[in-house]
Amino acid sequence: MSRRAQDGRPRAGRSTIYDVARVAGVSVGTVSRVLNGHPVGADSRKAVQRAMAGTGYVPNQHARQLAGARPETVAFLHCAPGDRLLADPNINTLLLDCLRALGDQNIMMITPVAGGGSPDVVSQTLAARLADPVLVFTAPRSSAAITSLVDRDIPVVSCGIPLGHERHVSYVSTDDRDGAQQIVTYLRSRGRRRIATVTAPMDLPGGVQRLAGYRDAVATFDPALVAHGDYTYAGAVTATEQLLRQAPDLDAIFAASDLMAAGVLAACAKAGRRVPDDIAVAGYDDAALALTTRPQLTTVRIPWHRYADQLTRHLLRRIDGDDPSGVVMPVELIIRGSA
Amino acid sequence: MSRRAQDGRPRAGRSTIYDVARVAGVSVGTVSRVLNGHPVGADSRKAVQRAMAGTGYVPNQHARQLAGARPETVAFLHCAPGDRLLADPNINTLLLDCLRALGDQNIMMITPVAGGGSPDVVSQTLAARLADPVLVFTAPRSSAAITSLVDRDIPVVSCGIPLGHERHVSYVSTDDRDGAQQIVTYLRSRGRRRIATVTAPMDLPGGVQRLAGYRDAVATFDPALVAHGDYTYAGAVTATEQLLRQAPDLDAIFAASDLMAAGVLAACAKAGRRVPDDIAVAGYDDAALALTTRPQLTTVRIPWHRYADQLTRHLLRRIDGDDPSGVVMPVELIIRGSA
DNA sequence: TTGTAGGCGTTATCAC
DNA sequence: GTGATAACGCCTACAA
Repeated sequence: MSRRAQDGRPRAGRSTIYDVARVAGVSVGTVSRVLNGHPVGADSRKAVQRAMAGTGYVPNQHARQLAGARPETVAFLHCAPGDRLLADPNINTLLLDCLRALGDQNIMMITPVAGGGSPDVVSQTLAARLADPVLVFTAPRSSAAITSLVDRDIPVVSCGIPLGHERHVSYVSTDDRDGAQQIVTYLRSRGRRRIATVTAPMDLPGGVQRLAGYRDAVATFDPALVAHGDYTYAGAVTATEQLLRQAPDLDAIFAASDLMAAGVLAACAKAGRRVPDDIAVAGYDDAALALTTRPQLTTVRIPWHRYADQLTRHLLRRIDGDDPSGVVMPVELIIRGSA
Repeated sequence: MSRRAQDGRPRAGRSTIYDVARVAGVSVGTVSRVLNGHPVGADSRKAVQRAMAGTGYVPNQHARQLAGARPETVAFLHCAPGDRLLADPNINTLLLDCLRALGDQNIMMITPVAGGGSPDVVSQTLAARLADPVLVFTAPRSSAAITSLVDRDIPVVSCGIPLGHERHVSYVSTDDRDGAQQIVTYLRSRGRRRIATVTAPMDLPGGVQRLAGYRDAVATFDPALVAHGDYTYAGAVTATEQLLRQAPDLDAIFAASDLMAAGVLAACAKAGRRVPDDIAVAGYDDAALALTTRPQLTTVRIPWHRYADQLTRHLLRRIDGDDPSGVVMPVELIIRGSA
């Protein structure tokens, strides 16, 4: 009932492959072939193309998908509350790179527009509707969202290691542990002895792994030198104040992100500590703002372009039915003025 | 080829309605009925539900859609560059209201994630993939995006009158012309005689209609009293400066949006003109910031909740195959300190 | 190279 | 109420 017949006048659109075949004087098979770039006689091809233009033919995606065609859309799921992450120019670059690469394959990206519901609700809904692969950002440990996708056999590719789902979802990541270790080791090589850290949220991979690298590198682990951040500037300020209170003698702070490092810088300034003289400060990501702080941030560079490349590669693989796989890329120490 | 068979172990998911029917010991018809809430015997229903849970059945959207089921997703297309609009709390409310209402109907909203491509490219792509209705925001005059959707027989519902497409797309709007007329008439009633205006972009409905209302209400039309804004704060500041230069004797400024009115306020302050004593200032929208400016803005209130209600109503109608239709809602003058 | 026919997973229309 | 069975629009062997 829901599809009301159109009144009299001949409407455009809504023509099928059969219509095209008829006006082109060929079989549907041939039409399908030109549609998919399969070998077809030059004349038939031209006839079909003319017919398609004439009838205003637009392929029905649902039918294609049903018939087993390659998915043409990947869903993007951003688990972080708000769109904090998307404000980061680096992540933006990452996303744009992916978009471009996928576009070349004629694949588009969509995202659920989140309403009042929790991200999990959204993803459940998502899972129920699209059988396409899902690209996930900022997936927290054992995310219910991912579980529901995996349970439904929907291929998931995660940006960063999906804690608790390593076996079932593809991922591309960087060697956070090594990066943190490198930077803390560097701080030690510069004579710093009381090195503190402002962590990322501990339910995110950046939280656990960068802290692990920190522990690897420090001589002895002092809980008073650890404060938990939440990837925000304000959170880092608070964390730093706490650190300064707990361990007034600290001589270095490693923040698990550049944005947080900026917060650390601000807090140090407010506390009257000079950077890097009194306190060395290091960040992570080599985000754009690493260059705009005073002093500029010593940090760990993530290879964003390669990252995007790997992401699309994995996405495409999952589309082609491959099993989940992960890759961890090496990372590079960038030394600037802050440490 | 693209669907590689899964290895040995029994996988969950991907079970069909046939599987469910088999384990439930009923026909697919019955399964479909419980799926869609059609009348079914209590015992069969229970058996089916048990079977669905057991097999981890998830309906295939593509198949449903192909078979003519009601679409379960509407696409959201925001034509404005950047996400300027979404920063507006009112618009956000609008969107959330829609989301909630659609959610009640079990309909989700998705949006293409825009890459480097122009909005038109995005919408073309969109048009080629989804046959679902599209909700459009900020559609400029004769938008190519809308044309391509309409040409493909994809139902479009516009937020605001879609200039150049009035006959082919549904829309809900408010009586901008009347609102502008009301507010300018009010300004005149307060003794203002040289009333200027900062318009919205002239390719958007708010641009042409609010200016039309202004012209309706002023005694004589003086081009020197008109400056074009672009819905931004900064643009309004510039426009106001221009106005002040062109017509130093003006005694009132009607801005086509509250955000722009805030810019007008700032420019007036900078120019040393007192509001409302020297210059009366009026806005439009009754946005949240209308209450935070000094003085608070006299403005035109748009009934956001009713707006959202109408929007979903029209969306639902189009889903049910109804022809395009539009509605224009009345608007209310809100008098505060600025004029 | 091209046509034919079967199948993809649901919904809806029939009879029963 | 329930079970067959045609669509729905496309893809892809298979045959010619």
